[in-house]
Amino acid sequence: MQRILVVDDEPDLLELVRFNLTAAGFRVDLATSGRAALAALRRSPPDLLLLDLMLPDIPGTELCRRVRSAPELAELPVIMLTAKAEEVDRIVGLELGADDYVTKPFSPRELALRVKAVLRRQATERESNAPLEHQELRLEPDSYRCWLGQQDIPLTAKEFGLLRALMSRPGRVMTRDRLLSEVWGRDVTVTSRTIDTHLKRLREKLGNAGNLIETVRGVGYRFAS
Amino acid sequence: MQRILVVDDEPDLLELVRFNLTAAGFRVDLATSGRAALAALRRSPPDLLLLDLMLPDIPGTELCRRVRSAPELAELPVIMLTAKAEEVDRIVGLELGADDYVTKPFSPRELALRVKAVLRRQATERESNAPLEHQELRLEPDSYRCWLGQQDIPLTAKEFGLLRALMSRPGRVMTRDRLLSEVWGRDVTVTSRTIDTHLKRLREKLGNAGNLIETVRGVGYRFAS
DNA sequence: ACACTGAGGTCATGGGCGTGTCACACGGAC
DNA sequence: GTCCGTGTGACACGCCCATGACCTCAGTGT
Repeated sequence: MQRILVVDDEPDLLELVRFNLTAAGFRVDLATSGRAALAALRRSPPDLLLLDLMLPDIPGTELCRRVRSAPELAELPVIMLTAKAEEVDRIVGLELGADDYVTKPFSPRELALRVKAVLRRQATERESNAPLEHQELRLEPDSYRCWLGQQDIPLTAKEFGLLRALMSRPGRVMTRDRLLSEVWGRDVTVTSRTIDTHLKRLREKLGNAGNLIETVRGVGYRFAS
Repeated sequence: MQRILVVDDEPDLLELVRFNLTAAGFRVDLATSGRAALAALRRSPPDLLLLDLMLPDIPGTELCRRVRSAPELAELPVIMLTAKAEEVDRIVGLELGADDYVTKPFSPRELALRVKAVLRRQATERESNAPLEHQELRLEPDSYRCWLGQQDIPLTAKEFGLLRALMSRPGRVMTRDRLLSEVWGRDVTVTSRTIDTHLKRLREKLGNAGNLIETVRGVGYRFAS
């Protein structure tokens, strides 16, 4: 079960949030001050931080910044609670680094939706950076490296993009259009030959493992599942 | 490129939104009234609808309801623009069926983030190409694979399309015309023999399971229910 | 019961289309 | 300049597809 730490100084609101997020299937921890929140974060980092902008001791903005600058918490999703819609720009933007915000008063349903949305988004992002492996073949999106057993396979940007697109959905057929929009970006027009050629080079470099990329005639390509 | 229809009666705001969403990689169409919006929606449905709550003729809420109740537009994602944070509950809830909302004033960056988030969410939902099964026969639209028990049956694109069309409506007769437009695409003219021949090969490959495809003389074909 | 009719099954065949492959041009990085 | 990554046109090849001819068979009328 995913854990959420809620930080606010209003007990009523805390209970409301706890009740609803619990009903939505989360485990909810509470903190009524910035100090308490920091302590809780150090003790056991939650999966998401729900943070009021106004706290008795430390400003929520400051707390958010600290979380972002702490290496072990930098990835922690943060949703800000605020009474003022005007502050939204600063909150969501890069300045503070919050992932989303909710303005008071908010509906419990909306809050739960936001929480789930942020968690879902983070899950997909995390997924997209995870190393992709299949048998001897290993692709590291972080370092842009490809390994075949112990051997380092140098790939070009397009080759890497193609392989990542294919390996990220093993067994699933990727149409040429899909590959184009995913690797080349939308509204880019290149010939169908282009994909073929890059795939040829990719298969070449992969040697035997090149067979893992199957051609589905008339449809697209598929990475062996 | 994904298209967004923006409906608002303030020209300045429209231009601001257009500029920023265009910069974010979307194609943006504009409408300044509910009537104009409805006409545009009928003419060429966009990928997302950005809708002000306050319009000169039809209330945004009403427009949103109409979109939801129209079968061909029911899946269209809608984001509402509103000046009043208080109305948020009704908007996001089931009552109206909007997918998200943005309160004015909003930052362009935030708007773009919301738009992308909603589109991403919809994309993942649409991807649910559930496998089609009947007894030993299993068809996987994602991977373009067909299984008969443990055995992998290689199908060509047309054969696969035919089988999917038939299996997706078990028990229902599919006319030749229907199969043509579904598998071959509209405005394609091929002989009636063509379908017969493909079906023959399909039945051949399926062996005993080929009997699951029944001929309904004078009408079309039907997959056993 | 019989023949007729027309829809669908079967088959062989030609060609078109999708893909693999290669060579080369282009352009940016160094 | 050279090298590398990239995109493209040309060409080959083979599968798949569409087609017409012929066959089979079910439905129908007499």
